[in-house]
Amino acid sequence: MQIDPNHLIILAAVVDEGGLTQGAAALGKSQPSLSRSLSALEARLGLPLFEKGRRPLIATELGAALAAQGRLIRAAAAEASVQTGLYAGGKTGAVRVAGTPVFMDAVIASMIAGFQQANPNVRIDQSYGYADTLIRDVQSGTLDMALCPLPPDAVPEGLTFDEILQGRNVIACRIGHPLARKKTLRLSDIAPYPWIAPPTASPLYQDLKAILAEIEVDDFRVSFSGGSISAVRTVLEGSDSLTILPYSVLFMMRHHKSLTALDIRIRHAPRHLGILSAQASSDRPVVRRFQRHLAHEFKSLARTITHQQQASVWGV
Amino acid sequence: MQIDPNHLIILAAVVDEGGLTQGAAALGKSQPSLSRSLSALEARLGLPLFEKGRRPLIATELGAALAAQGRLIRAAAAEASVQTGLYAGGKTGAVRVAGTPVFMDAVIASMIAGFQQANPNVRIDQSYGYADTLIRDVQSGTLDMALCPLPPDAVPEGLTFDEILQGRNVIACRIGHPLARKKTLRLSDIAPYPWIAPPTASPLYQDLKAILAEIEVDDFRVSFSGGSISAVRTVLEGSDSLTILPYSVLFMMRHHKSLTALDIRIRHAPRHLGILSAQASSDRPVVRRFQRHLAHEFKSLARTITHQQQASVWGV
DNA sequence: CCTCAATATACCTTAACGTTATGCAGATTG
DNA sequence: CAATCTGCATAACGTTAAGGTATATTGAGG
Repeated sequence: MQIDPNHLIILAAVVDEGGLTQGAAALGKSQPSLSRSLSALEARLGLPLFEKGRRPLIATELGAALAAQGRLIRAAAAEASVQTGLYAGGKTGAVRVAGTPVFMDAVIASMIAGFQQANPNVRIDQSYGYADTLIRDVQSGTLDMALCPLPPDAVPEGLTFDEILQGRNVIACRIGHPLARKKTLRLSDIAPYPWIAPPTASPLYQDLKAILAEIEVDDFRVSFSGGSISAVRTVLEGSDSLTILPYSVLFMMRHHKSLTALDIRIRHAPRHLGILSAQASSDRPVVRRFQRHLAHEFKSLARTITHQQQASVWGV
Repeated sequence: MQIDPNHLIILAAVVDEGGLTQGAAALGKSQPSLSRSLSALEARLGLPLFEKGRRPLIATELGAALAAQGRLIRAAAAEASVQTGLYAGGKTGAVRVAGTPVFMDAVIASMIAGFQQANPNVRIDQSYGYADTLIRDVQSGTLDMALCPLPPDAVPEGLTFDEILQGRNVIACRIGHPLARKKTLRLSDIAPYPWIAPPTASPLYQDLKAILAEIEVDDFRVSFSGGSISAVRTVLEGSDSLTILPYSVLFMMRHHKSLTALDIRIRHAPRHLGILSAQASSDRPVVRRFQRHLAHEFKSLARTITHQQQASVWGV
């Protein structure tokens, strides 16, 4: 016996509202429409849904039972509408985002926290990676967006790269480091100190090699490698090691007052931190929404950085 | 956003079956039909339900979310069909039945038990009453059926009375009763013994009065009154009291071997035990089914009674 | 008995559904 | 890499069913 869900919805409305007229009003239809629909349903079932010859139109046992199912259907349809609304508004769904480890942990994580506070039904699937794999995954659709530094001319075809910060790296050390006090620094001054090495695949590693080549040190001493930003920070704080970090990462840790940057400008190819995404990815409301959130957060971060630099309170 | 439940059902089928073609087969429709329905839904929502340009037709997050609702709707519609089937087959619903107390307890209760064993989803709402109130309640639709003795000419207009047993009453006593041994009994023999009186409203009470009038006893001694069949039986078993009971009630208690009937024929107006029901009540499948069950049970009960009487194993 | 309110019916219009035939594109295989 | 195959989308057309307005009908209550 095939039953049209719409008929069950109508039945539920009529039973719940207590009459054809009220039910019609509740559903935004006309009374004769409901009358006919229910008659059709009764005819199809071959069984009465309402007691006959009763004016307040009282449901039979069967009518009541089917009305219960109609209520479920109505609720499901309403829930579907709600889900659609949330989805369209970017309030639900999943975002797959990746980026360079240090940057994700030190900068993006807190932005994700803020987003999730406002959007508890959005799931963020985060992972780590470097430029080449990130590009590949964004292109293949495995990732919705990636956060990484990229040279301006290295943006692959078909991808969008929204710049969010200058990709400047600095040499970081603990605040009490011998070099931190010196006003004028030469590259050769840093030669004696051991290094915390970034992962080989990281662009930071290239920058580190460039620095050391500049001061003509071939076999630099690596005291620690392979750790996340948390481990790096701990080691940095407890030793005279140096490392190379994105300026923004160091900036985000300013409140701990434990690390600082040496006053040495590192030369490297010009690049920006940015959000890499497929051009067609904007059809996912959540993704767009999260991307806007990040862009907004970075804009205010950039403002804060500029302000701080002008105030010279926390100094590079 | 108004969403057609049928579209959600289609969506669920396509997602679950893994394609338009399979989904169409599952729903018994054609593939183009589903294609168009889903296109219409996407257009209405303004959001894609499936990843575009994908051959195995994979659902988007929204598509999956709405498919879940579609599954609920499909389940509810299926449940409605099941309910309808059960209802039409008389396997579910409620039956409101009433009858004279002694008869309901001693005879009908075990028949109800058998019915419920086979039809656990049918609810039996039983109550007690005598002819006049039973007739009124059946006529008003408060009762679906009533079981009581009725003279053939007393069947009210608009009601059906299906006879199921002869309405013969007998004088009952314990097996060890002094009168039970006597082969030939006269009405005057019973005069000395105290009576257990049926409720005044009961037809049994009239019969009792008739008997006593026949033996010209005006003020008979009532030792007990107002009890249910259970209480009456207990008192009867433990004393030399007499009472008047429908023969069928006594018959149902034959296995206890504690009560018997005196060999005296009570004269009363001819009447039958029967099922009283409104003529229009047959539109309730459960009622019809239960009524058939009772009729069947009584037919076999009548056979058993006849058989027993011929065998003279248990005497009247 | 009469009136009122609520439901059923009549009739019409329109939109949605279903089917067949066919075009098109992603996948697969050699 | 090309050819083919499978599966989805589109078109055209007929049918069904839903919705609306106007109106008849029928219980319920005074």
